[in-house]
Amino acid sequence: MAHVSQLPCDGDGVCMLCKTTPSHEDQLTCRTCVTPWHVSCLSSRPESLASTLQWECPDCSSLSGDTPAVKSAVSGELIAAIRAIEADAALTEQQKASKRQELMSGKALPEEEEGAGRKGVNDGVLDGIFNCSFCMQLPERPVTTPCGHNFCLKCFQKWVGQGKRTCAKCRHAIPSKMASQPRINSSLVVAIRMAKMSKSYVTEGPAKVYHFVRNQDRPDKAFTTERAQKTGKSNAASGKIFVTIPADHFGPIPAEYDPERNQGVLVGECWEDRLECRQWGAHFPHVAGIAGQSNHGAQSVVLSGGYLDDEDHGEWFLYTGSGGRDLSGNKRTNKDQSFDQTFEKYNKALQVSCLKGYPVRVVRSHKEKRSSYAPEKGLRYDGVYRIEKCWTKVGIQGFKVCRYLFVRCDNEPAPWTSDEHGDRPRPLPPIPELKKATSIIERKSSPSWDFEEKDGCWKWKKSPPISKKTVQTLDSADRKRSRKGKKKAKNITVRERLLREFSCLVCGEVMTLPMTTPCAHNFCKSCLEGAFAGKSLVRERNRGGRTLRTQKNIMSCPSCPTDISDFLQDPQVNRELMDAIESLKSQNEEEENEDSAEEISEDVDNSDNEISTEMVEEAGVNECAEGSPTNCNPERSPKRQKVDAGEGSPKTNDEVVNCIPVAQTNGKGSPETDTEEVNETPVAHTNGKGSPAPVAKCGKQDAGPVGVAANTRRKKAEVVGKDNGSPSSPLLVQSDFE
DNA sequence: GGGCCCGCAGGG
DNA sequence: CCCTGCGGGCCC
Repeated sequence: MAHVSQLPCDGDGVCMLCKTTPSHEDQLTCRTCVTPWHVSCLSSRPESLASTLQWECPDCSSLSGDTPAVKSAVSGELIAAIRAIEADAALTEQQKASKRQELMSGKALPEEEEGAGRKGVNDGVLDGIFNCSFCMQLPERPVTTPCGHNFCLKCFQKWVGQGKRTCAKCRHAIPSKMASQPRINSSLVVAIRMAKMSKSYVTEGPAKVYHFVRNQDRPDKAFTTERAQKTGKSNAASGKIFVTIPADHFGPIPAEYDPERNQGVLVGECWEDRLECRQWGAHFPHVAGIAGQSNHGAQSVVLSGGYLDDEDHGEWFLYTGSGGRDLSGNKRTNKDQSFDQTFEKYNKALQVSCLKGYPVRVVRSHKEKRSSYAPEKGLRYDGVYRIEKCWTKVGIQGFKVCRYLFVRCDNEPAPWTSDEHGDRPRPLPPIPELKKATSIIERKSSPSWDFEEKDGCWKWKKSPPISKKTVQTLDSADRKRSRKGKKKAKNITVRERLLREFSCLVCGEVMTLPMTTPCAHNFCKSCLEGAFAGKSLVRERNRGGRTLRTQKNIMSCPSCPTDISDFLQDPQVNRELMDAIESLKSQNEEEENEDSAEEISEDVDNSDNEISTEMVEEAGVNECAEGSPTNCNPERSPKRQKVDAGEGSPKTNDEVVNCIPVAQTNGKGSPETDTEEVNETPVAHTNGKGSPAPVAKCGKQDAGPVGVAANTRRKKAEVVGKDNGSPSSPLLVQSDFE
């Protein structure tokens, strides 16, 4: 869906999104299809001159598989066809809209002549061509056979449940894999939903322009450090976090936390792997399935099929806690459970979210093979769920497991439904295993995240928990690097948070005596009063010696048309908001004190481009050229059962890491400036095995001047590319034959 | 497809 | 500082 807001310029050079004609400088031409695009309307831009010349547009890059982090479920062909319509100067806007709709309904193929299928646009959505062959309705949770026929998931399951193994429509064989593990066809879901929408999706306004601020040192993509013994992403460090939420942010990630694209993380967004998923903030840990803190709550989970007891029903699922497994022997996971799980650590965190009624972000992975709702590949954000109950039971493997009932409560429709609206509160499903459950816990108080009947949407009824973390602009190694940096990051964080979340919609300042209107807009008490100063709700007039009391006009909220006259009769300060603000403010003050204390004890010499030796020694981190990523984390070797690589150079804490992304052999993705600074020969990525890359030196240092602690060894980091370490031919595409 | 094993990242 | 962890790449 990310591509919905991505359109190029038409034949006249007019941007199809913002309808302006960009200047030559503000245009980019795709190296593959040679189509011009309006740079300001792109959600993701190339970063350097070199990458500009090699730039591939969103359509082409999604087709070739070399893509930005977010992928669209909409096929490239469809987009191309829409573009062709948009570019057709012979058509009026109305005709274009009509054509787009035909296209979406599958009636007019791109190469068909104008006029084909023009009738019947409004005869019904999609005119039956996608209908389930059983119930003859638009498929509910559609699954598609290899022969191209669509069915409702339920209808399909019923059919194969009767032992049928051929397509009900054409009698072609149904592969056994599909019979046992049908997967929802998410492209079809999107197509149906878009076609059902009355408004054409192309008219959805331009993507907002974002700023070019790069507040992070990390490269855009995951990168391997020299320490990493394995190629590709298996031992990679994460690329930069694109969203500005703190790691303990609860609930959906709205546009204001997405300076990159200004759209937030949308339901249905997909990522290649856990590292990419992390970069968009949907789920931060890159191995663990649960993100959370035992005394704070859990923010997100991943369904990856790691636990046998998991049970997925789409809108609700049963999740299994973590632990109970023997991870000795340097393992990160283990399929076998060997002791009981308890409500500690992450399991406790989930319990907190259950009791508080926090929204928990849910990501599904293709690795969950037993779920029809899992994506075909990679990971997909499916929106927020609430944990309605938790308990323990004896799991399939004979040991106790913690269990959680997740029920969806998102304002956006799930990726498998063609509904145009999000969830409505639904009754809890029957859970047979509850009969044998122990330690059943359910929420007693009202949930923090709940459905507001009046507005027909889910929202925070109680203020969300206050973040205990800073925004992910700097990771732990970065913070070590510079106390100055730390100070900046913290200050920005708390103050920004205050302003972002608790500012008055009238004065724009952090609210004093916050009030929340029934339409959920927040104002200072004084601002709200000020907005209605002189307009009393009940007006008294003196006329002819008699007092006339007349009802004033509707008093609408300063931010929306909602009538808040009733609320104004007895406006109350929002206590919870006030507490939240106070708490954040005190946090802010603490930090400011801390920082000023540090400042006093610090020497004043730290200019941004000079690295004090002291700092380098203390932190054990080297800083290199400006702009180069510097936060590879040296850290210690893990104790687990480290088999050291030996050699004369044991990897120790003293080692200094210098993360320069090295250009890929395929020439994609690396900023030109970085590659230029590396004097060493680029490391071949294709030889994944055997020969470790030579220790590269910091380019700047080789060149001379920048001060770096003398006796430190350096490491290099490489941006992880797709074909890393794969000696096999890239020409084979398997999926087409499966 | 299963087993092995690594650095990274976060919790406490 | 140590422990944990529903990854990921490669070997077999």
